[in-house]
Amino acid sequence: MVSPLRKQRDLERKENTRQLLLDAAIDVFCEKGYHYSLVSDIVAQAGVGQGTFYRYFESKRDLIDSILEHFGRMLLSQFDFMMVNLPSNIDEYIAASRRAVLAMATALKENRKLALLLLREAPTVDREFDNRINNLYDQFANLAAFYLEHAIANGFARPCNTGIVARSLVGMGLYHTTRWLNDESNNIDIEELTTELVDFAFLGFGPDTEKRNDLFN
Amino acid sequence: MVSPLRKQRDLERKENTRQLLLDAAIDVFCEKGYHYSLVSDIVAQAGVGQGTFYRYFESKRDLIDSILEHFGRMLLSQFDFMMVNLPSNIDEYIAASRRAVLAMATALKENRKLALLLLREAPTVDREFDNRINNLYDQFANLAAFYLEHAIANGFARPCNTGIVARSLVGMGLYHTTRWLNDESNNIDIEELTTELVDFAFLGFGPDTEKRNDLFN
Amino acid sequence: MVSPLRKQRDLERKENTRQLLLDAAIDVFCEKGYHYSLVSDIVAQAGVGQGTFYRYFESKRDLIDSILEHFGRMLLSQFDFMMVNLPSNIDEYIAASRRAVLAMATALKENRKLALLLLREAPTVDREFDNRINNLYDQFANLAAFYLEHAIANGFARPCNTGIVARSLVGMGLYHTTRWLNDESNNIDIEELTTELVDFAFLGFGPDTEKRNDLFN
Amino acid sequence: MVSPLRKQRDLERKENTRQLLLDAAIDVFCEKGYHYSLVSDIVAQAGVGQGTFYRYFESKRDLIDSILEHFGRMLLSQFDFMMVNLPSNIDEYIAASRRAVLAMATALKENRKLALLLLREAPTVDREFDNRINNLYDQFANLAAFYLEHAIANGFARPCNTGIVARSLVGMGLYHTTRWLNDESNNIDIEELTTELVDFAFLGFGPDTEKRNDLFN
DNA sequence: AATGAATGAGTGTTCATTCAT
DNA sequence: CATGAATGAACACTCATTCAT
Repeated sequence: MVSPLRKQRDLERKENTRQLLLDAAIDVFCEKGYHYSLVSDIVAQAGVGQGTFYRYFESKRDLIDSILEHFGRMLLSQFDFMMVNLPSNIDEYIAASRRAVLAMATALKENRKLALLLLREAPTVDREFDNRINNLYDQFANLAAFYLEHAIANGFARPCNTGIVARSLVGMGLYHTTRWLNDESNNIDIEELTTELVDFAFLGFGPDTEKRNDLFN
Repeated sequence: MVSPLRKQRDLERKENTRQLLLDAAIDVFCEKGYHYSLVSDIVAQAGVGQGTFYRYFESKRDLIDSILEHFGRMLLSQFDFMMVNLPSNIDEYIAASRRAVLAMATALKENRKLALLLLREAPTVDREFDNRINNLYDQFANLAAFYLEHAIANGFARPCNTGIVARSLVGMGLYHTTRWLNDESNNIDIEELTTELVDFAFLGFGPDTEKRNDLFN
Repeated sequence: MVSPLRKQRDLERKENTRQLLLDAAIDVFCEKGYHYSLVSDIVAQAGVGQGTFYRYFESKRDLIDSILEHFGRMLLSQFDFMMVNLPSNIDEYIAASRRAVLAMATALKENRKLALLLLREAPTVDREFDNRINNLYDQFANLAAFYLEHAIANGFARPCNTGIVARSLVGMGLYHTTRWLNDESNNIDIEELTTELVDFAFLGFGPDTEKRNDLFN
Repeated sequence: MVSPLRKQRDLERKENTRQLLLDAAIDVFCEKGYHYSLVSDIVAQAGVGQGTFYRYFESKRDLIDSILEHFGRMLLSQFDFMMVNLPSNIDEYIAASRRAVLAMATALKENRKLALLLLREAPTVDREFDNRINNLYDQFANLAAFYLEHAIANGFARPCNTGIVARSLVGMGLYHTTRWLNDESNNIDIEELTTELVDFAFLGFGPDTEKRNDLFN
């Protein structure tokens, strides 16, 4: 008979080794790229035996699957708060947008390697994986579109094709994220970036209101 | 020693074989992804022997290099016209923007597989390659930023951090391009997409002028 | 983590596999020649998988390196005894010479394939390898030269260019060794060969003492 | 109809191209070793097309065959003179020996690359080739043995196993030749070497006559 | 006769995965 | 449960040889 205490210990150790492998994999994948990373690299980095790997993951493919699945869910949850209280005027909308961008930025910065991995490698793992990641991006876009529709319905956003605009926001976000996370010199000021992006999203780069009035009248 | 006629024929044959391999490679890379594509797949698709491949390319890596180098230059050249006549008012600016988007769209549609290849695989080929592709995107962004600065200086664009805004445009463009080229069902109307994107870029999604006046006054 | 017993067993198994491969390689190299031997031949002969080979040796080149390095050291050690007691008269010198030749012969006969491999293939493996083998021969020559100088100094050898004479001995040795080891019919009597070689080395083939006296007086 | 003149020209050109290839092959084989030399290396060095090679030689193997066959015959002919006048006393024997060594040295120096090729690569080309080269060496040995037997019969050489002694001479010769031809710095003085070798062959390194008398009496 | 583009069988080497201990 | 030795299917790449021109 195995004591419950022993069982508990085993479970903890097991979970620990699994986490060891996950962390090692993220490091290695990010360093060398998914396709160039060897299982032997990962187990070496984790400090476990080669065979151990296969006690926790079915294959290399299964591993990156686990990694990204979990990460995707975490990222999406960053936006949960946005669904609780919808903004009732443009100022609240702007504030919520800023908050969303900064929350996302924080979550990404804390998982820099993981995020870069997702951004870079996801489309090349395989077709199914590419679909999954695109679904994730679509969920972001749907969230943005929903928000935008709410704003339009309440008169504090311009009527527009919300699907296209929402996906534009996703595209902007993805590209800036990639640049920001890749920026080793830490030259990019996230506050300034956020302000500029929100301004751009709300105002475009066309002439400002006064000028616009002049131009359009 | 050898007749000029023979030389000429050989040269033509060689160019032909090379093109055969390039076309085959684009097909195969796009179909299976760079990392899963075998040299044997490519030569089978091209209908030439395995050894022939190595008469034209040093390695698989050298091949994708040749492909993307050439394609990148071609894409960039789509914007050449924009530097000839800078717009002198906002309407010309909008027209030039539309024209640029549509020109790019045409070039991309004609090279759909190639473009998808670039978008998807470039960051995972290797570090150097990733840098090269980012340089290409930077050139696009620089072009957009230059245009934007010109517009601001002439009063038909809002003063803003042109670097950030230009990169936002690149991000939007990349993401929509990816979606559009991946869209097998041809549901996406490029005219409508262009209109919406240009509108969004110039106006943002904030309330339109009239509303804005109401809101801000 | 792992029991010392397991470690011990693994180590033994590893050493065993390595030896399996070394023996197989010597057989195959000697049979087909280094350049015509395939790694697949070697692993087939050893009865292990193709991949196993590369757990023990970096490449075919690395393998022959290991083989010859080890063998060269062993051969050289056959002469260790000669440095312990230098001969104090010509009879001791002759006796030591005989003993050296016979010791070498025994060592070579026991490693017949290995020796043939070394003699035949060493110069064609590559430049570096050729140098290494020549160094080995030089060490033999140096040993002989040292011995000869000792004998000259003590008056029981004729003053001569010891370098040249020593290298002559090496050349004789190499050639007779090659012939002897290649001689499948076992026609060569090593005792007789030794006697003749030692006689020749000490006396040359010129007329014997009596005759010589007649001739020279 | 083809004019005789044209025929003559073609023949000359053909012979010329063949020689071009032979010279190129010797260079390349000597530089890189037979097994590492590519047909493409040889034709590049010869300045002819890849296909041309196969108009003159059946294969790479056939080429080295042609090269060494011809060279072996040439070398052997260096000793023709020795069979014309057999020496009638020891001085003539010594003189003939010196002359033979120097004649051989000259022939070898003039064909340095070829000789090194033969010495190094011959045993590894294939079994048949190894036999051929050993036959050549045997012919040298037979010549020496014949000479030696003549000398013994006439009392100006010590009775001995002429086969073994003759092969010793061959071994000495091969080894010194290899060293001498490999010696890039030209440090080896062929005159001195010859003198020492002949002395050693006739006298051995044992104590000289006077000493020997003392020792043996 | 000369060429060099084309070939594909053949080789060394890799690495995800298995399994005996 | 943990290990790491063993595996062999796969793959990139080579190069002697062929053959259409």
